[in-house]
Amino acid sequence: MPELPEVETVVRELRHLSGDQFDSLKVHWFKTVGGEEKLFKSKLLNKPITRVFRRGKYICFSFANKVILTIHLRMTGKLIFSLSEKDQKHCRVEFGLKKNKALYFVDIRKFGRMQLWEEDHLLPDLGPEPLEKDVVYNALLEYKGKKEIKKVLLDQKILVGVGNIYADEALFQAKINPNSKFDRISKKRIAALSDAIPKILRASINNMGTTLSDYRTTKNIGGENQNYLKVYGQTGLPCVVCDSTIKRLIVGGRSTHYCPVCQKK
DNA sequence: CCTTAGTCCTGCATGC
DNA sequence: TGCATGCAGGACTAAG
Repeated sequence: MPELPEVETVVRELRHLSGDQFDSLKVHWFKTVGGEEKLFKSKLLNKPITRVFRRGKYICFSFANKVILTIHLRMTGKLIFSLSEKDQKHCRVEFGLKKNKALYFVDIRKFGRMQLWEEDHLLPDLGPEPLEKDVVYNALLEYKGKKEIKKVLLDQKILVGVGNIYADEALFQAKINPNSKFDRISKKRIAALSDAIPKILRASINNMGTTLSDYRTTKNIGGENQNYLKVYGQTGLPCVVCDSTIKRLIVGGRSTHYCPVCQKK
């Protein structure tokens, strides 16, 4: 499932579209564009793309008319420049480009969403970016609730970009039990977590993201970071630190992986 | 204000 | 083999 490192990888591969423009738009699944096909066409077609960037887990295209298109890949979405026969079946939206090959949005589970925004009101409810240790630390200290730490990390209003995989990996690195209530965790541990999050995300960006099933870059290839996961999806395997067996539990309805010895409450 | 449950979706793994 | 069931989950909405 695409989280910050996966979206960042995709965005880096899309930056060259800056200066180009969409000259056609075909919508094959209306919900992907919130049923707004006509509006999308009127706002986007033949408008120069000025910038491609990322905000949290959203891919953002800025246009010369001050409109921003956001694309959220959710679980199985991908953006690719050529369609295999198998992908064709799941193609939800296609963008014709004036200077480049067409861009296809392929999404098996149809959870992915595109939205239009005015430049000055983009994604107002998102928390800060988590790539700097100090920013993460301050964002976490600002949270005054008592939820389980795993839920806090998944809350995009507190901090953006962290999803199920990197939440588990960061909590392992910081030796924090995913079920620990936020207000019961020491400042020292929160500092360790603030250190772990940017490091883990940056390492994954360097590995082109984590491919467990569906995530692909625009070249339709997987990332490599799945080879470096220490707890996510490692249930039943030995902990790389203490050799205990990695366990799985549910926190906030999400599958959660941890070492019961390294991450005691 | 809070937390929890339900919703959207399809492919794949599992069990009988 | 075939069919039914359940699970995966990010963000949003509704209910309590």
